[in-house]
Amino acid sequence: MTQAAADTTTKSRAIAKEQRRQQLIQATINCVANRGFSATTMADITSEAGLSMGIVNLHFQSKEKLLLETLEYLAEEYKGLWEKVLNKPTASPAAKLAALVELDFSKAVADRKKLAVWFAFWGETRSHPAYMKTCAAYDKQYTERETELFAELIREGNYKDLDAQILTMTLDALTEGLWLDMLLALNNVDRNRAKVIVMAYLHNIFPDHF
Amino acid sequence: MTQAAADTTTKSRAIAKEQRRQQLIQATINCVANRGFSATTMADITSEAGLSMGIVNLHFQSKEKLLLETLEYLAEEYKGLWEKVLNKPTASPAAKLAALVELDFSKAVADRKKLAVWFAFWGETRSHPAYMKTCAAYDKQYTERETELFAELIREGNYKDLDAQILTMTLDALTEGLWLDMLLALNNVDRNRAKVIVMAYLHNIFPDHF
Amino acid sequence: MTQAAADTTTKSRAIAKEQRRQQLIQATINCVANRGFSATTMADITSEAGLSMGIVNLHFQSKEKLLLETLEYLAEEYKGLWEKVLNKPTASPAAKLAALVELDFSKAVADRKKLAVWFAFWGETRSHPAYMKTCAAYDKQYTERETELFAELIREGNYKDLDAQILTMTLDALTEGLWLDMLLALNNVDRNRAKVIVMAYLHNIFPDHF
Amino acid sequence: MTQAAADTTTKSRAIAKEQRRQQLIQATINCVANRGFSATTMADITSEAGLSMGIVNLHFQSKEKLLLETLEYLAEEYKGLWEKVLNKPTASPAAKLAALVELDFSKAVADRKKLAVWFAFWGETRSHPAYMKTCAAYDKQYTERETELFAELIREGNYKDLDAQILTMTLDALTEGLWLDMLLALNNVDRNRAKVIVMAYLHNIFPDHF
DNA sequence: AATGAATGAGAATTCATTCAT
DNA sequence: AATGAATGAATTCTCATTCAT
Repeated sequence: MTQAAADTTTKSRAIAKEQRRQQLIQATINCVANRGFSATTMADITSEAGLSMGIVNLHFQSKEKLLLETLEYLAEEYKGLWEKVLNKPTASPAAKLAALVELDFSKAVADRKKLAVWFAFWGETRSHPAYMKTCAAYDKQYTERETELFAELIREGNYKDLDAQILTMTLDALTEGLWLDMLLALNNVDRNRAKVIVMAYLHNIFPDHF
Repeated sequence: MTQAAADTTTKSRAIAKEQRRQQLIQATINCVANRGFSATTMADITSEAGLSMGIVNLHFQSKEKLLLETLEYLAEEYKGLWEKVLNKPTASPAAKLAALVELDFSKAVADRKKLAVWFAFWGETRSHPAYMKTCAAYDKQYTERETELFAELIREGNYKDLDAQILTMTLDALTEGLWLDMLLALNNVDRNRAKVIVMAYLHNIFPDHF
Repeated sequence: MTQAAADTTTKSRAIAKEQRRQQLIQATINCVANRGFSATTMADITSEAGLSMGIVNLHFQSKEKLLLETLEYLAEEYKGLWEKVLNKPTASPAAKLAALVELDFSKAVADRKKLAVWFAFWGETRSHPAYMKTCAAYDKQYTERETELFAELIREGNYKDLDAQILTMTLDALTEGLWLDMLLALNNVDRNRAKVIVMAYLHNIFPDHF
Repeated sequence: MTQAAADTTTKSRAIAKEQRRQQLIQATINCVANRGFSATTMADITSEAGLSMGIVNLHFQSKEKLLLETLEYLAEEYKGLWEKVLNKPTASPAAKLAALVELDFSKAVADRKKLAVWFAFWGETRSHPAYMKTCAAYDKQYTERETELFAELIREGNYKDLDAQILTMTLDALTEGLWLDMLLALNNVDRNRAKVIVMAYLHNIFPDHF
């Protein structure tokens, strides 16, 4: 084989490898969503992916690592989405916050399948320090940016007696709680009602901006 | 044996039986909190309870039933607590709502061990219809009473443009989201900060009452 | 159940437990002898023992521990045999040494099945520190006693230029080498020829005693 | 391409092929020595050789054949060494026997890594007839020559009551037993002490020759 | 009612071998 | 000739459940 051909092979193999990993992560998401965390077996995952049993250990070493990388994939995906929102150069802080709310209850994010997976991981977090660490790290990045937006908005609007951090915590908790209600199909919450609730909250705090 | 003695025996046996069940449920709560849902085995539970391996099938038929009864125990326990709050005859709606917030972030409820168990169940809910049903049923009872309180408060305070159902959904979501943050140790939320956040929200909506 | 009955149960259970362990160790010896170390599976062992697959992990935690305990059993068994020989109070050192040779090539010890197991372990020793340690510990006990016998014999017989330690090493090496030849069916060695060879060696060194 | 060039290519290919085989056999020896027989995988071997996973099946068809060829390589290598010793035309039988002893405890032969591999194979011999056959065949060639030497020596020295076959068996067993002790690090045997022991034995039998 | 040894189906993981490139 | 991703049977280990005591 020529060197050029070998390089091509190496490159195409690297691509194939990454595709396999993606395939397995997607299959994991589907399985955890449908069967739950504790009932998801490697056989389920590989069969969902249409691949053979041994493949997970080839690409991820162990089930535990596949699960962790799945969580990281979800976190990274979410991060990609909110970064896109925040990087809109012209948008005002209020517009960005509104767009974040829009994102949090968009089809891509507040999809019941995906929420099921998030809550599956959160439910196991207490006993899986690695999950905890990943969640905390990604959350920190998000809330820091969010807090800056609130701070800017407070400054701009000349609001008194408002604490950007408290607002961040409140908005985040509200969002997460609504996700839980959506997952549990509680209170007839759907994506639209949830959005209304959050916007109502923001309107109450910043009547001129939302 | 006299009939009376037999009755006493029967009764004490019933008590002993109930004690065993309690013992196992408590052990289940501890194990799920410490090891997580998926890593909790019957051997863990029975050893935590200081009992023999076979005992669960004697008292609960199966692991699945023990788990479900554990969820029901938690739900029932929580219900007992909020009913006690709501049954205070003299208290105003606002006082009752404040007391509910106090309860939700009290040591008894917002204890990390217990939150871990709640979220463990919630994380498995999607794939366990029985858990879902139980959660929904208990939640319905709670939110109905809560909505009544908000409705009363709105009437009393002559508030305009407020929807008791929306308020209920908001308050509940906020509470659940804060619980999640406490579980994940996010945003430095502790019981006191959480209470402050919720009370700030209520103050914003009902400035004269909170 | 009465306390006495409970005690009986406990005791009989302890006996049963020890019996099971013995049963599994014997099955392991048979399997390693017949299939070799690397081809022996847990399924082979449990089926040879006529028991279920899960039983090994119940009694030994893991395959590795079962294997180690099997080695320890063999070492302990051999120790029991040579101790019986050495504890004959009236016998002279030469008589004891002769009896040890007799033992080493008796049906009980120089049985091809057992030799196969010994060499299987010895073959894995380099990469299993635990096996090494066990072998060394048991060997040390044996050679110390053997060296004492040779020392006594040298003193008694007033032999010059003989080193008890060298003699021990020689006799042991000779014995082990003959075992290997028996295992590999080399040189037409059988138990009797082997004994003759060893006795010839001893006769050469101590012409008046063997 | 000219016929000559083609021949050269064919020849160099044959050489390359043989080199690959050697590379893999050496890697096998290293792996078996370090990890033991049962823990050595094809992946270990190919990675130790710095080659790709599929290569063994290309050159040896199967793991089993690679293992057998490794044993044959060891046996052949040893044979080459003792033949060189025996082919010294001027040496006396006693000198040749002494040289064999020297060889058996030389760095090249009594090296712990190599002993580990020999004993690994011997430990599996009982259940691998092919290993057994190979060992027996090579051993036969060796012992025949050795027996001749002893016979010559007996004749020359006019020794009475000595059996060349018995002497061969004894010397071989002694050597093998000392190898085992070296492998197991028993009795503080090292190459020099071992040599002394064997020479002492020979001196005892043939006081005028060793 | 309680025990805990035993079961065996099912889980994760390993690894020799294959085969498209 | 060489590669290494992929396979899937085989292996170890787990664990809910059973049942004799």
